[in-house]
Amino acid sequence: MAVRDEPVSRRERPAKPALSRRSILDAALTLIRERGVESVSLRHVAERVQTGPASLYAYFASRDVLLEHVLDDVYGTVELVDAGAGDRGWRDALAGTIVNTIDALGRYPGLGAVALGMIPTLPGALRLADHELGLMSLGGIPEAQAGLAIDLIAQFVAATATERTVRGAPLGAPERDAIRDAFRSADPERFPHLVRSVDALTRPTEQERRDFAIQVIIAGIAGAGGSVWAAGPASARA
Amino acid sequence: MAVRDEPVSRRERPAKPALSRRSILDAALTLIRERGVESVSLRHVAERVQTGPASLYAYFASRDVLLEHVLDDVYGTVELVDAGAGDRGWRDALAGTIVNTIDALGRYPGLGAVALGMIPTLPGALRLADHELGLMSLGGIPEAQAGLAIDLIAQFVAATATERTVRGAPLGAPERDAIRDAFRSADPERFPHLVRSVDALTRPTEQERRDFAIQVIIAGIAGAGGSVWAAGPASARA
DNA sequence: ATCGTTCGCGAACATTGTTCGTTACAAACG
DNA sequence: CGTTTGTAACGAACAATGTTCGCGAACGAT
Repeated sequence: MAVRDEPVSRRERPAKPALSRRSILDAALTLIRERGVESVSLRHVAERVQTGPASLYAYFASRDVLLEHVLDDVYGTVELVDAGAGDRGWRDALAGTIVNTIDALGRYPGLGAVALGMIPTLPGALRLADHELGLMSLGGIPEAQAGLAIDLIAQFVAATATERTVRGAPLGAPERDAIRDAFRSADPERFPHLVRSVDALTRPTEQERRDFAIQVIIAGIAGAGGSVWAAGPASARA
Repeated sequence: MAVRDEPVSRRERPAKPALSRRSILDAALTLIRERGVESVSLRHVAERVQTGPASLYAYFASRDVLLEHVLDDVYGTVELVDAGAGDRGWRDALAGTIVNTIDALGRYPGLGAVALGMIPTLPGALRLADHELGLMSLGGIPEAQAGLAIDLIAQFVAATATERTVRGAPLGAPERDAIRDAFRSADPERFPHLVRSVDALTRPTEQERRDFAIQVIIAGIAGAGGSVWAAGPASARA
């Protein structure tokens, strides 16, 4: 049941390269890059490292644990953007780091979904959080606020990466037209604002949406100060 | 291959109540409420409506399609909050609507994940979007900005609901302590800011995080005007 | 009463994650 | 050098999944 950290084979020169956490991670990574997370079955991974599915359990306790480590590996490769000079330096650096994280996840279709279902405690995620905390500290964001912002940013990144890669391609023109038609043909009596705003809803590109969201989040963090509601928002339900 | 909209049974009075989209949806809904989306297999749903898995394909083309309709059904039950009087009325109404949506999804563990992998075109989602557009119009938000905001809000809601319900319970005290320990025991050389902010990162409750995020988003939408970046954010990678 | 249509579904298929018990090998020991 | 021992590796099996196929049976029309 114990999971090992180092090469396991006791042969000094096994016929094939010895199994290792690293080689399994690499196999999973290329598999995801080629065919997405959904196709990462233990059998496929095992095949790539020339063994059977049962052998993987010596290195990762389950498929989920394997995916967690794959994700953290990707987090670890994200290029951190440092703050330049000037007053707004930290903002651009934060935005750049966020974009880089989204891009990194985007190269591994479906990994974003893994991130959403996981509490980040592995080094790659810590590295990202630490960098972002440093940038916000530079910008004079109060510590309590920065702590909350970290969560929001991580959630946004994971959600964006997930949305973007639900199904391989980044949403082609035909689908976009189909959606536009669905909106346009909606009942104008029931959904007046929506029908009126069909263009505003369907024209923006993926990038525009992303940049708008990043701008909103950073502006919200920097701007509105620590004034969290005294009472929670109006909620009709118990 | 055609999927029907109305009851399919040709008997006028079949021995059991006739299969229908509605009854299948209800079965799936209670199943999700009790045991989460992951346990919604076609076999379990079929069992609840006293039939076999193959029969469901007459009403929904696949499991994913079924889940899409289940999700939209839940969207349709969300209590919309109208804007009260005053200048900030629309903000509170928008916040309240968002909270209600999160709560509604929260009652169906795992449904948020479905929302993230889907482009909303069914009536329940349209109803929500239309209401939110109306509120923002009331607040004088430019149409283009409101269109982008709709996306961000939908994404945030789905991601929050997903995070909150990865694993049944809403994150108990022992897990929280484990996370705090993981942060505290991180290398202070590599992650100085993180170690310093351990409290800010681990103390806030789920509700505080949610309210902070909503405040940031609404403030960002209302505040920063239409000044989207001229050029995209600094990105180091191609 | 018979026919043809088609709804409903039992059975099967290919995959999945995971577990169990055996095999085979390298080091430790006599 | 022969025996023992711990354990990495793995083949086989299990239960569960989404989906498809094709048959039987019940219906409306004739």
